[in-house]
Amino acid sequence: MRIQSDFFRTDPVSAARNLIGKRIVSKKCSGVIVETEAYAAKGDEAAHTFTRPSSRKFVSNYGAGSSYVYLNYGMYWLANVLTKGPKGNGFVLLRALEPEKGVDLMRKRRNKSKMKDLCSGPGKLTIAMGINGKYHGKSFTSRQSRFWFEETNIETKIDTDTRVGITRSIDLPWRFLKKNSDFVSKKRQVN
DNA sequence: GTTTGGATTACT
DNA sequence: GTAATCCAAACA
Repeated sequence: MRIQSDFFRTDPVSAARNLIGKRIVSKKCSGVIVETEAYAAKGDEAAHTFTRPSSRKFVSNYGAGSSYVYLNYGMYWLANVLTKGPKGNGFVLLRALEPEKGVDLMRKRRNKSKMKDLCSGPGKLTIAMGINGKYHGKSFTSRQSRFWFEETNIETKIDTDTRVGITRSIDLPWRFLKKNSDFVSKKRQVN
């Protein structure tokens, strides 16, 4: 069952938590989402919307379920999903996947062999899945999407943690991890 | 026109 | 520990 844009008509924290255990799929590859982070469009000093007018413009011009892809540290594409809801708008950063389909292609793209090295970080999973800046602004939830999300029957217990790699709003518990997953970016959990 | 600061990764 | 490498935003 494909996930529709209604799924992202909510605040980013709810969407980030709900996306754990779901599947991201392309024509050739798929993986179970085991790590996400939420970034709020208002009141979150770590979000792009806090410092970038272009990001605030993106939020007002695009709909729930749109991709927000940007180049970080001049090297790595990071993929987010835009969420918009009555409790607030924001982004869900995709941080790690457990590879399922297309593992050989992921290995080739990543130039790594171990399953754990393929999608265990936000910059890694975009390389493995083939997501780059050309996908910025495209929809994850329309019929012709190159990348989309699917429901699963996977049992998902979730750990909560503070977000990784930021310098502001560091105490918000907005990092979500599939409990006991070996495929997350960094082991670390407060809960 | 120049400077600054990153939602990271791989390698030593 | 730190080099790699680009860009939006801020400043001059």
